[in-house]
Amino acid sequence: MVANSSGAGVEDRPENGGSDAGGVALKKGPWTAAEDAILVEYVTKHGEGNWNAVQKNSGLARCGKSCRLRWANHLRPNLKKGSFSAEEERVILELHAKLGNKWARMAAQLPGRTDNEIKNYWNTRIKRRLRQGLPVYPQEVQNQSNTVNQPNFQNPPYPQSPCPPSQTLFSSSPQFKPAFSSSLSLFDPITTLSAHQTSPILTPPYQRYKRSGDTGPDFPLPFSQASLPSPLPSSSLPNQFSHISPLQLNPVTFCQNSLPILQTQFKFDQMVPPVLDFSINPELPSSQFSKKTHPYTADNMKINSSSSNCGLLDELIGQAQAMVCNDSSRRQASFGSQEEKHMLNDFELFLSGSSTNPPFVSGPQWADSTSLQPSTGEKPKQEPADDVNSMNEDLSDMLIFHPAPNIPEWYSDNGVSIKQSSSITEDDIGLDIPQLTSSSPVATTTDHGWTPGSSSWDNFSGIC
DNA sequence: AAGAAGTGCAACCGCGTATAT
DNA sequence: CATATACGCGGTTGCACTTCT
Repeated sequence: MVANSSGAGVEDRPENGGSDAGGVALKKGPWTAAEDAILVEYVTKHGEGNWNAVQKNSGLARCGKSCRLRWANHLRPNLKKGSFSAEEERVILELHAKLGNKWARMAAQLPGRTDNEIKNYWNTRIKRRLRQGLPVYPQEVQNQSNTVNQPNFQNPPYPQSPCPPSQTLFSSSPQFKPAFSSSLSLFDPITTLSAHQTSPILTPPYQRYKRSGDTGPDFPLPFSQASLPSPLPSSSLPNQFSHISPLQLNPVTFCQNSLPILQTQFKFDQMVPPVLDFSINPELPSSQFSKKTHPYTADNMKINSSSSNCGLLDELIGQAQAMVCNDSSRRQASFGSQEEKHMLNDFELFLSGSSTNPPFVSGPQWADSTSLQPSTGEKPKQEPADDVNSMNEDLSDMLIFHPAPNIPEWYSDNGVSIKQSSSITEDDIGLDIPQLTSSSPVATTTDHGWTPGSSSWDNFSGIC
């Protein structure tokens, strides 16, 4: 709250400052009004940047990082406060569908809003909607995604008669083949990758990275924390998510078990919930996986998920190992066919290190997927991601709301903000954002090989 | 009315990247 | 080229406030 800056509760608390810079104990915690005033004055005089100098020159007992954050999120002019408008929410939804958890980029499209604000918004309101069983993405976003994914959905990856849940983990049913990539494409920037390069599943987890910076989409990984089902108690989850087990982070499993989701949830009108397991990621970015325990539905195993990605990965691998090693009887029941057993064996080899090839790579199920690299799969790399990402960057730069790069739009010599054409009044929001979004008709086709997330930029006026 | 649980938000932290030295 | 520094981003945490029981 801004109450923090009111100085209401928290006065300078030396003990609250943890670090020490140059002998000066740097304060942490809520900002006081006095601190705000100092920072505002300093920035007004000296401009932004060189944040570490703030502490040195102004006597403010805050690290530069903290100063930058405070300025950007609370003190800079033209910040919009208060709840998001309906249009802003819609923009956020669209942007999130396209960008994923790229809060800064999203903020660039929402004048006066900060990445932190958007992030908090998403992590709270959207999560709440999910918990309440309310759909998240507007129909148009869904339509857009569906349309862009049409090639895959025309030939539905989701079989009319899904494989029984018992086949969850290693089914080699050819039906899942396109499902993975296409389903990913729906709402997650990972689609940008999946349509061009090796599917994440084709690369061992250790070859993937938690974060790739701006060189590529910050996509959730199949084994990453972000890809896991919501930590929310199943009782409070929408029905469509309550049954998703952590095992379903395996796309093979996921696509099969996601079938019911599709079949049932797409009946909703107006708003459409995230369709698939992987689409959960965007909805519950940071807190979609927490310290709570997630009951397995497929097995009686439980995962005490840690907050660490690595720990989670280890756990998952461990659980998988435990499962494949210790539950042969269940395996027999679950993986009845020779093909499935073969895949299971591959997976065991992979886990044991006897095989460098991750499972799921070989086999006909991937053969005709254009989204995949050859099954050698040893290319976790990001060239396509870079391409697409850079394209997004370029296009983003062309957006009408993109702030001027050199001089902060809110800053002028006298401290009075300099309004750009795009900024930033309540009225502007009511006008420009709708223009932005309403003029973004649903893309019908993409013939440039783009993936849904990236191609949808074309929908924005001012880009093309 | 009181405690518990949930929610929302500001701030912090760690990491990656860019730039300077 | 290597190292240091600054900056930016996304995830996470802490806490005040609100709602529920």
